[in-house]
Amino acid sequence: MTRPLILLWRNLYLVNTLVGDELNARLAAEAGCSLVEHDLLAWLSAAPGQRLRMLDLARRLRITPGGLTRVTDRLVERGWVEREIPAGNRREVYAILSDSGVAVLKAARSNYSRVLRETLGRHLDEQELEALAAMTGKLVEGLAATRPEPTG
Amino acid sequence: MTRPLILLWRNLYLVNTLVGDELNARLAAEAGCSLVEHDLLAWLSAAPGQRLRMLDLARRLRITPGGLTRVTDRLVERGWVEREIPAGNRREVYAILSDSGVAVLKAARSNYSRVLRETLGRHLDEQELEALAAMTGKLVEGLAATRPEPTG
DNA sequence: GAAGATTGACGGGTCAATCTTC
DNA sequence: GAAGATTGACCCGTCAATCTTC
Repeated sequence: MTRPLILLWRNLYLVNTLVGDELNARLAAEAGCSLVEHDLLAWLSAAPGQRLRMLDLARRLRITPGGLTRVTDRLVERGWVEREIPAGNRREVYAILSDSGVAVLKAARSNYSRVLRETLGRHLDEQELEALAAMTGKLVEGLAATRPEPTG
Repeated sequence: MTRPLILLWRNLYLVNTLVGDELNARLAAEAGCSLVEHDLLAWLSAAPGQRLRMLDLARRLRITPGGLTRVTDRLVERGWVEREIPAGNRREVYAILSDSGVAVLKAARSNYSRVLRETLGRHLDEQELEALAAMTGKLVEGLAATRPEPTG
């Protein structure tokens, strides 16, 4: 019987869309960016030299290279990210976090955290959160191993 | 500190996309439909008379009325769903599962269940699944209460 | 010729405006 | 005039083809 699995999947799906929608809404309203855009800035911020090669960035964001080109176009246009082609290998393109990108990320981050506290944080106690993190972590490991996707 | 919340959110997000992508891929390959399309057929199948008013269906699928019109257009074109305007109230439109829709759903369902067993089912034991379902269920309840969305 | 990024065509949805029926 | 569905304009991403550089 796969009934319990279906119910579990539905719960996971609902949590994801409810929280994701809220993140998108709050980020759009308070920081002027979408969720992927926040994630992109965050990945750059965490990377050495605040820069990442396009293909690596695409894998981290779990979108296609073509998709990343578009997202990056938007962020470049707003001045939050810059492109750079290294002299050594002119096939590659690096995305680099700009100063105003740092500022936007800072504002976005506080809203991002706040939404997580108001959603995931509000309805579960310390222990439950830990257990939930542990099990979903185990699940992610298993799934990543089965369906080998690059370093996330 | 919101660090644990961020990690939890990332896990939830990853599980959702890994499983969702797999569902979409398998359904497209084996049943010729997408995940929302499967869900639409499934909701109709579960409804009394295998029919639902457009607006109610949109809420269950968590998409906008405009979006549903498009999805429905595709399914009507394939002959899996029919539209009907009730004589009593000609403002409303009902989506109705057709015979070939039933057949497609049957094929889609087996693949759907199989993917869930191969992903969620494969990496957690009975107890873990139960605990995970319980906590995500609690979370969904809490979130639904906070952000009042219609009957799902 | 293969690696890497971008582009064009498109799929799939949102949003605001519109049309019909109550 | 409000309820309900649809349409037009558009946003965001995918996919396959293309262009450049190694």
